[in-house]
This record gives sequence, structure tokens and C-alpha cells, in this order.
Amino acid sequence: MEIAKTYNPKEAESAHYQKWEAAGCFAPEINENAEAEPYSIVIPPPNVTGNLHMGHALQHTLMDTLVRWKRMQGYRTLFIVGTDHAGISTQLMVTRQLRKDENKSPTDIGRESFIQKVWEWKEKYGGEITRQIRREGLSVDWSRERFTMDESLSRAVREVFVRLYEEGNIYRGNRIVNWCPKDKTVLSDLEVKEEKAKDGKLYYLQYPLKDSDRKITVATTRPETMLGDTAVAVNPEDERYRALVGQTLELPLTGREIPVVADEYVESEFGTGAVKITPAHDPNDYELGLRHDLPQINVMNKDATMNENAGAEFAGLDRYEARQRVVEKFEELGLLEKIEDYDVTLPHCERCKTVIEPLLSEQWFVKMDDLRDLALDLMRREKAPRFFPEVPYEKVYTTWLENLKDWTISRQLWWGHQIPAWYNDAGDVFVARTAEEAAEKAGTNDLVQDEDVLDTWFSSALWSFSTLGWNGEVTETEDLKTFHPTDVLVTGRDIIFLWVSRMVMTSLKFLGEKPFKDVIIHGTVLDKNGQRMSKTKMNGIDPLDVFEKFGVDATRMTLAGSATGVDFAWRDEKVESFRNFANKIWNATRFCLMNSEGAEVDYFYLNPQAETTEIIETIGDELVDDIDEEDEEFLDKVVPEFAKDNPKENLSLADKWIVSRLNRTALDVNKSLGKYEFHTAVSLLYHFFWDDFCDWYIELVKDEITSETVNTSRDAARSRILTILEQALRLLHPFMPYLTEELWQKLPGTSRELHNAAYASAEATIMLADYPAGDASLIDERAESEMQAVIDVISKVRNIRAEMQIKPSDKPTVHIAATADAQKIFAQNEAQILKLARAGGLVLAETLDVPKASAKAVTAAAEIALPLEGLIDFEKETARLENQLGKLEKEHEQLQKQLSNANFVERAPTEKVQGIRDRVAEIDAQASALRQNLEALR
RNA sequence: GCCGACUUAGCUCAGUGGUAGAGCACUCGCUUCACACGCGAUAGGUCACAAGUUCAAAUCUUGUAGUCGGCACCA
Repeated sequence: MEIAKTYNPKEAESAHYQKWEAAGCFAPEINENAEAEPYSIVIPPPNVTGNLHMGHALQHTLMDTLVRWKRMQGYRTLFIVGTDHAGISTQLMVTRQLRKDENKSPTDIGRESFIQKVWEWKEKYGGEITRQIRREGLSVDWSRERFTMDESLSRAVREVFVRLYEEGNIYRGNRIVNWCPKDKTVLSDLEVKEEKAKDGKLYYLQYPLKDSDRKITVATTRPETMLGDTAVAVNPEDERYRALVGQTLELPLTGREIPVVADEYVESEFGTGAVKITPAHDPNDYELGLRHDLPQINVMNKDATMNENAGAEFAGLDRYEARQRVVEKFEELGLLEKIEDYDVTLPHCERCKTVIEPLLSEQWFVKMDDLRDLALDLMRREKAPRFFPEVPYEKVYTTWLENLKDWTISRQLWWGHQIPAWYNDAGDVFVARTAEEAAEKAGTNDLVQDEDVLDTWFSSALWSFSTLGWNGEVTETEDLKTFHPTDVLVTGRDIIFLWVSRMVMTSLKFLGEKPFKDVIIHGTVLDKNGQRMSKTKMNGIDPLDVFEKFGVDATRMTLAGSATGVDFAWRDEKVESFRNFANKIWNATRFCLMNSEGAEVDYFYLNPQAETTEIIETIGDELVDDIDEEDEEFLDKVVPEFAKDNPKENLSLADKWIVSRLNRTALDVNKSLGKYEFHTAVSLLYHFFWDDFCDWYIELVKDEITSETVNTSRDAARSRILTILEQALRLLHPFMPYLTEELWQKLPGTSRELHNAAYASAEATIMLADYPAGDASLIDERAESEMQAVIDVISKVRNIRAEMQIKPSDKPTVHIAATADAQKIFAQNEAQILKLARAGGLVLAETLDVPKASAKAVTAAAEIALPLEGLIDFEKETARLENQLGKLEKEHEQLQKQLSNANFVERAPTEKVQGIRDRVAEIDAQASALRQNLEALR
């Protein structure tokens, strides 16, 4: 078989996805086991018109890894995919395009044709993100793809709205809200971000008292709002102003008379201790206004220009122009006391960065008290959902819930779920699932539907169950029964409040169960300088570019290799090292395939005992009665091919060792994934494959495998390495789906036989192969420590060679002094030692008997010497030995200090103490050998 | 103001009450018949600082400094 020397990711990436999808591998129906445990994940729906960014790539990788892992284990898996209509950002995008193409605004073309345009836009560009999701290799079930504005999901939205309204948890009210003058819509508190203003100023304005020379000075950052002032407030305890409470001020520029009121809200220490009160433009003033029954004067339009209430002189001015003008006027009147620089943070629209204007406005709200209690009870009762990492997110989530305020859900947009409320001529409201229902309630068809739409997150809040078919009318589906609650939600910390908490609340409310058991909060991918990636900074890294450059699998490994929940700086070097890893896997496989004639993947090479058991199961009990399992002939009788070369009898130390390492790795990988410690799993697999399998196992069995003598033991060795490799590919598959499938398909002996039993009749693919669980009984401590002894000897000889600058072509004899048992191990592995240490011969003895001109080293199990007549540099050798000795002595000193502490010996666990004693004895032995060696050099 | 996280090798980061780890970079040597996206061998850290708990602290507690994040407030 001709295979390229370097792995080309693009070939593999173009080949397999469509095949998997066409074969139905992503859908739960592929699972033939009616009893299979379900496993489900819903994808956080990306914006329908959005593009993939690193945050998506990260969370998608984690989810897909989990789903592929569980699927291979035989779970009935469902990975739900879909997109979000993303009200504001989509509407903005289309509005911008409309301006560009036709130089028109949405109002120019009207609501209906605008919405039509958005749907067209969605059809045209909505496919981009889903194509990118395919490129990532996500094993999502496309047959169940959803969009938040699908009919059924919209039905669910209306149902939830109506029910919450009917029980009084949705209401309409006039409140101070966050108003974005640019997007011209209200925003929830979560869509507003506080940012430092560039040059904040504090203006000190004087308001004259009526019929008096006295003035009160108020400090404000927004002088233009004084046009809407309806009072000045002071603290009732404030001596300075006590006499003035109840008196009347003449509000400059307006001619209005306003009272001085006393309220605890005012802090005497701040500013002048007197606060101007603008109930229509500030939340605190609004509350205070209610307490004192003050009028609310709205002086602004929806685009933050001043309206006629501000007076003719100001009407039509932008808020900042108005501010300037007000200040000038005060100055002219001699009422501007001073202007100070002042650090002020202002609320900004998260999307367009415009400064938010607090505005009194009539909106729809969700009362959160009942819903909040449901979520908090769940946490108290079941500690659910469980957050990973638990610290700090469980507390962040809980604290937020505890302080939850009502949720503003109406938006002055056209794109979204229009609020299912209708009004008659009298302005009476009728909330209903449909226009017909509303008409019935109103007793007239002459109704107008509320113009506003719902916050995008309102529909997202239902995502875990609306995607599975719940819409109020339909409340039970096979999918809901099987897959809800879902198993785990993977998302970023920025939407714990926006999305995670709301899903919990709605799911508890409407289904009576949690939406997911666990929540993984992943970290943020930062740029290489540790800065957040952002469009404005132009420092974003496009995952698609990275796929292009290094391959999808390498990218996935990089992302999965970052610790759960921790931010990490993006470095191309990291991906590069995983690209190299992919290439390593490619080439290791290439090597095995180049030497695969006469061999195939056959899992009994891993575990002959299990094979025996399986044979017994296959042939049935009646036959077994006739067979003595201990009989050497047993296997010959049942499987002739097997009997020709019973691998059970022929396993070398290296074979036993790699089987042990493989099983240990498999066990640990499964354990790590179970705890969502992806980076641990990645590291385990990386080192098992590269260090154990490539650097040692392949090298140890290379001669055997590449032997030109055709015989059964060579073929058995070839089959063994193929089998180990195949297991490794399976372990890697959830992380590196493309590469592993590409290679797995090339391995001789791979077929649907290797599938998990749940996928017996599906077309052969590694994604349905049984995920290796690891078998603790196949962990062979003895083989591992014996192999370590061999590895230590080889490493030490290599060390001597490197330090003494021995040419690769020179092959000195290696002398080893060791116990009889250890000698036996070295003897059995003589060929490997000679090959890997580039030695000419091996001399084993109880004690070393070598000339003075020898380089020496010690390992835990052996003393090593290389006679190097003429090659050795005595000074260098002395320095080398002293260096080794120095390290041992330092360690000895530390350990001895512990042992001489009576408290330690008395109180520490005995095995700890014994462990240190053993180590000290080992160091003593090695050190004394080194001292003798040094002595011999003199 | 409240809450929280982080500070470990030159860089990016794991780790965890019991002898300090990885990848990359660096140094030295290798066209060894899978791979130079490679192989082999080194070097490199008083685990931010200080005090405390403990037989034992990089790991737990407290404090300090620096970095960053969330929430609230901001006349």
C-alpha cells in the first residue's frame, strides 16, 4: 500500500463526514439496542447568520468529544444542532444591507417586507454556520436540526408567554428601562455593559430658591436632564439643608418651580449633598419620585434628542449638544459653580456600544420570583445543575439568582417572536396563543397585535425541550421521554445568566424537570498576548484558518488540551505540536501498514484469556465439558489458525508491557472524560501514543516485525502491533475523528465486527467501534517495572554515548552487573538492548569486571559499564560521575532529614516512611557504586 | 463597594498535603531502512512575597503585592 510520507488533513476531512452523515451514524436511530442508555447534548445555538469563532470551536470540540465517546460506548446518543434567530444582530445586519443595496430603512419598506427580507437573508447566509459545524466534524443529528423561529418552537414561545401571563408572571408596566438610542430598543440589564467614560465631568449647577437670594448647588454628570427635574432631594439629617426642605426652587431655563424634598437615599457626603431629581430619566430618581409623588417629565425622544418638554430652545438637539447648551446657559446666568473632572462609568449597548439612556417606557416584563425559587430549590435540594468547574460558577449562578430582578422581555424590533398580545380600540389587552384565540377573548376581530417582539433569549430559554418537540400543545414525544433532561450543557461563562439559568427555570416550570444534569463552563480563548479576541481589536483568530493550516484534528486536540474552565492564550505553536502529533500517528500507522502482510487486527492478541472465555461461550457448554482448559491442546482443538502460533505463549516483555500501558491509559482516559478533564485525557493519549507506543514499543519489536523471514511468529507480532494501534486509534477517535477514521479504514482486519454491539449491522466505521474501557486485570505491574529496568539501561548507555561523544558507528560492549533475576530479564531482552543502545555485545554478571578505561552508570536495577579504551576522557568521566553522585547525595540529604525527624517516623503513614527508607537504601547502593567507580578512575 | 480567580522552567500552561511536570524555545549529537512535522542526550524552577497550621505545604489558612474577571453603585 502506497501511503504519503506526511499526513494531509484535507484529504481525510473531505472524505468521511458525508459518509458518516449519509449512513445515519449521527442519529440515535443507528443504535440497535433497545435497552441502550440515552445520552444527549443540545448545542448552544449560534446566531443563524453568524460565523464560527474560537469560542464555538472550543465548546463544539468538547461536546463532540463527549458525544463520540458515549456513542462508541454504546449509548443512544443525540447531539441536537440548531441556530438562533438572534433578533438584534440579525436585524441590524439586514438593515445595513438594505441601506447599502436600496438606500432604504426598514420603515421605508414596512414591517412585512422587511421580515421577508430577513428570511431571505437567513436562507442565503444561514447555511454558513452549519457548513462550518460540519467542517468541525461535529456528530450532530442534522435530521433534527432546529431554528428558534421554526413553527413548533414559536408555538412553544407563545404557549410559555400566555401561561406566564395568565398566572401573573408576565406583566406590562411603565418603568425606567435601558434604552439604546441607536438600535431604538429596550435592552435587558444583561445586555448592557458598564464602561468607563473617556472624559467624565461633574457639573455643579446652582438652583435659586424662590423669593430668596439663596441657591442650592447640585452636582450632575448629565446636565441636560435638568430640563426634566421635578425636585431637589437632600438627606433629612443634613443640617445644611434642613431648613430648606419643603421650600420651592426656581428651576433655571424652564421657569418651573420644584420642591426641595428630604429622602434617605441622598448621601450627605457625596457632591454637595443635594441631588437633582429627574424621575423620567434615572432609575433611582424614578423610585424617589414615586415616594414623593413627583411628576415625571420625559424630555427626550427615542433617538436621544430632546423633545418639546425640554423647551423650544432645546427641542431637537442631540443629548450631547443639549448638555453643552445647558452648561453655557448656566454659565451665562452665573449659575455654573464649577466643572470637575470625574471618573464615571456609563452603561453601553453591548452590541453597538452606544451610551444607554435610562428612559421611562412601557414594556413587558417577566416577574422572576417564582421562577427563581424553582432554580434555587433545585440547587439546594439536588445540587443541580452541577457546574464544572464547581468553583466559582456554582456560587456565581446562585448569587445571581438570589439577587434577580424582573426581566425586560419586549424589544422594539421586527425580527423575532412577535408578542402574542392584542389590543382593542379601547386599549384593552388580550394575550393569546393565536389571533383567533385573542379575537374570541376580545369578542371582536378588530384587534391590533403588539408591535414588539420578544428578547431572543426568551426562545433560547426553552431550547432544551422545544427542540425535542415540546410546544405546549404537544408535551410528550418519544425524544422528550428519551433525551430530556439532557446530560450536559457546554458553554461560556458569559451566558450563565442569559441562558443557563433561564433554561433551568423554564424547564423546571414547564416540564417539572431540570434541562441538564451538568454544566461545563469552558474558558475563554485569548489572543497570544492574553487579550480578549474582538472585532474592534482585529486580534481574532479564525478557526477556519487554523483548520486550513494545521487540520481540524490538530485544532480539536489543542482546544480539548486546555484545562476546563481556564482561559488560555492562543498560540499557533500549540496547534503545530498537535499537527506534528497527527503526523506521528500517521507515520506510525504507515510503518505498521508497510509491515502488515500476513497480519490483521485481532483483539485476542490483547487478551488471550478473554478470547478463551469467548470461545467457550461460542462453542457452548456441552463442548467445554469435554475440554480441559489447562490443556495445551485446548485451543488447537477449537481454532486451528490460532493454534499454529499461540500468542499467549509468545508474549514478550515488550508485548506484556504495551498491553499493560494500553489498558492503564484506557482506564485513565475514561476516568478523566467522566470528570470532564479533557486536557488530562489528551495528555494521556499523547504520551501513550508517542512515548510508549512509538518511541519504545515500535522500536522494541521493529526487528521482529520487519523480519524478512516469513513465519507465524512474525505475523503474530505484526498482528499484535496492529491490534494495539487499532485500540489506540479508537481511544483517540473522539478527539481526532478524521485522522483516526482515515487510518482505521486502512488497517487490515477492521470491520463492523469491531463495532460496539449496539451497532452490529452498521457500515464499518471507527466512530461506532467499541470504546476501549481498559481492563484492570491486564495491567501488569511486574511487566511495567521489568520494562522500566530495560529502558533505564538503554537510556543510561545512550547517555554515556552522548556525553562521551561516541560515534554512532561504534558499538561498544555493554557490561551489566545485576541480581540473577534482573540478569534474566536483560538476557531475554538482549537483542533490544543491543539494537537500541547501539551496542556490540552484552556481558551479564553479578559484579562488574571491566578495565579502568570504562564509562559507568547506575540504575535502580543495574550497574553499567562501557569499556572505552582510547575513547574515554578521564576528566570528563569523573565530572559526569560526580554530577550524578551530587544529585543522589542531595536527594539523600533531604530524605535523611525527614527520617531523622522522630515525629515524621512516628506520625506519617508507615508506607510513606517505608517508601522513603527504600529510596534511601536505593540511593545508598547507587551512590556507593558511583563512589567506587570514581575511585577506580584515580 | 461586594464576590471571585490567577501568580509554577525563557514562553504557554498542567499539577497536587508526602522526592517539582508537559509542549514549545534553548544546548549537544544524529540523513539509525515510519516520521527532520523526526530520533537520541542534556540544561533550565528558593512553585509571587510573608506569617501560620502540620511530622510534612507549591498544595490548607491569613496577610501583602501584582494581574484579571463578575456583580452592584456612581448626584
